[in-house]
Amino acid sequence: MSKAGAKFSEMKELMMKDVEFKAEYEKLKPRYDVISQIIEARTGQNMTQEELALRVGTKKSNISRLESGTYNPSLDFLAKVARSLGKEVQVTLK
Amino acid sequence: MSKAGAKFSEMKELMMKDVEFKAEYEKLKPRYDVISQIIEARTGQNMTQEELALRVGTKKSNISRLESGTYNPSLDFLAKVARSLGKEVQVTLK
DNA sequence: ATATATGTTATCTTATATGATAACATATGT
DNA sequence: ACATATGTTATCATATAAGATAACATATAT
Repeated sequence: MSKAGAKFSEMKELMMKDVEFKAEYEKLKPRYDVISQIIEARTGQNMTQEELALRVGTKKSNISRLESGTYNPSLDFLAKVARSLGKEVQVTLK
Repeated sequence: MSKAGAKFSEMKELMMKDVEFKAEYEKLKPRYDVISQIIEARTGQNMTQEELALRVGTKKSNISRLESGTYNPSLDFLAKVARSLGKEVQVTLK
């Protein structure tokens, strides 16, 4: 295989990885989107994770876990958190 | 207790139930909202539950269960279903 | 230096979401 | 009457969300 070929296949590999990355990003986008809104709403109200946890009826560690984006939250949980922030979740298919 | 009093307490009980009902409805509203959008999108494309299940990578019974509103779906699952319908989920706190 | 407030991370437990299969109901067409 | 397509429901197994507790990091204040 020529160097150019090698470079190309390497490039393709990188591109493939990029495609995978994009696909992964697209998959996680709704999660990150809602989480940033939650963090923004909470900090914008000068509310601590502990206070939010209290309102939601859970513990601050669980709010931290939610905000860290390390897992896949349920709709009910998102709705509870939103309401505890004085907001409503609105899910739209577009 | 007078009949009027009885009626009132009955009424209050009904009202309380109504309040509970409203609270329950508010809690479930995001779920029902997204489910109706899913059903609308699917039927609007003349797609069967089985075809949607195939695209999502699951079974028709699971799509039926989702559309029945009997459980609390995860954000990832909603996102997968939306994408299989050619849409994106958009979650907004408002 | 100590205490307090805030957030993070790890771990355990319990409840439940999700996948799969099968049986069933119902309608429609042959 | 039988077959096929579509959706529903029950049930089981497995993965994981979500609750709780504790230990830790970091900053800030006393």
